Amino acid sequence: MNVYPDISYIAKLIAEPARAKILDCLMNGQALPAGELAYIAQVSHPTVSSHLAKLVDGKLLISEQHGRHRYFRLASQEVAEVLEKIGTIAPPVQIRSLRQSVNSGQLRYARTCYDHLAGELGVKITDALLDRGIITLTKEEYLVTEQGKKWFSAFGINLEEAANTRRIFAKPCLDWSERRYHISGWLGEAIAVRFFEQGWINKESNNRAVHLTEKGKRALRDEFDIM
Amino acid sequence: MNVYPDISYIAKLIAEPARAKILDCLMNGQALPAGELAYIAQVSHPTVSSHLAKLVDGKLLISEQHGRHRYFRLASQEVAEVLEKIGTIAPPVQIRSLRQSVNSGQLRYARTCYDHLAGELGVKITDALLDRGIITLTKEEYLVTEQGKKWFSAFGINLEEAANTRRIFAKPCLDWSERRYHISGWLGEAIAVRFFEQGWINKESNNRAVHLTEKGKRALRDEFDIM
DNA sequence: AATCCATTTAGGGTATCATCGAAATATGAA
DNA sequence: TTCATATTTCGATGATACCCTAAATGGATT
Repeated sequence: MNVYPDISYIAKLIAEPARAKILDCLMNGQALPAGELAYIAQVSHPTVSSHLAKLVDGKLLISEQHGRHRYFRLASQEVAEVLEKIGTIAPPVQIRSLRQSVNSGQLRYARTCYDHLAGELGVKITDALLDRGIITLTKEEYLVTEQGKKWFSAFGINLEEAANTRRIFAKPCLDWSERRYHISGWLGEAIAVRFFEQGWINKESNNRAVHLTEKGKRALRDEFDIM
Repeated sequence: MNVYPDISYIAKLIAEPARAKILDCLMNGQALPAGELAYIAQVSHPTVSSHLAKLVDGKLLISEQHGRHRYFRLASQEVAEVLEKIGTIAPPVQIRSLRQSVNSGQLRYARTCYDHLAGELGVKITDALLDRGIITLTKEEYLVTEQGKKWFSAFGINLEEAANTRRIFAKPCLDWSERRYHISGWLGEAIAVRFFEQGWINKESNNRAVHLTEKGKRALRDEFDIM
């Protein structure tokens, strides 16, 4: 493995606006068929097909055939992290409509990053868990404390299931809007799933924004002291 | 600030091979004049001038006029971090010569990332400092322990000078080869400077590789238990 | 003022690649 | 088998932007 990485190859894949739109809308970890991605990226089917082939070839996306549909998703959490990281130095995109402006505010407050929560909400939850000694940060990973194990059990997350996956348990992930770390990995996903299950948050399709429900607001205040 | 980042704009700047070469050779934090960058990127002066203008416009580089020379450097540590992060998912570049292969091995072992040490050496130093309780990792930053203050003083780093800068003290930075965190920020730079001063490491120009000297090998073994 | 050197501007050639319509393939449904 | 739907391949077109040479600018030196 005595080689160094070809950064411009990856950058070129992300540089094309239609491909960037595709990657962006898959950042929440969902899988979408080619036709839908063509609609989202505002290009024809042949064009999107060519873009998707390049993204798969470059290992940014993976695809699954389901019947006559072919579903595309991000190849890994790492890809999502790279896109978020580039966002930390990217200039703001031109805002053309009120809808875009509202959406951007929502994105900053809460969004999915691959399969876990990012934005202000993601960071606040992470901080709350750290402050209460439920998790701690070591070299590369968040660990659950003894006290934390009880807490997660009460919260409805069975930590033993993590052993059945090869996935990283819980590591810090940086996002562009807060420039702070939040929990990703198996635990990050488990927390997000639990939030959805309890009806504290819900999400729109074709959009990374996550909405906090009234029930969610109360729960955050009562259980996490997050206002 | 209700806006989201235009990722493809930044990606496009990095995507062009000549620009990628320019960015890469400035990753060690040095400033180089346009003429030298033209030579490194293997393009004519007018071409490099156009590339540099785009990079400055996109806030990836900043320039300083010195006489009739104009020196270019990375705009910030954050830019270097983004480039490193992209490297974590980029495919290996085609290796054409033995020299490239040797260089790539050296890069993996030790290199500068903006102004601090990265690669295996950077990670090992960070691990050693953590293991000995000289530093600890909190939410977003490394902190020096009480015991650590004495250690750094003996090592020749005056931590009080950090207060005079607006720079972040010490935060984790990820590199592509190890996929592990190492120390960046003010402390990361101070450590690297001290290593150079003591003749433990030295560097080549036009290249991010850092060489460990015989003296350095001994020092690492004796002072850090790093073999 | 005259000259030298580093860099930038101007202009034109060229290659790459995103784009789309039309046709082909592939899968599922009737 | 036939039809409908999803996606890809093919071929042609056009725009973008990278590249260079030649000329211009601007600072330093004599």
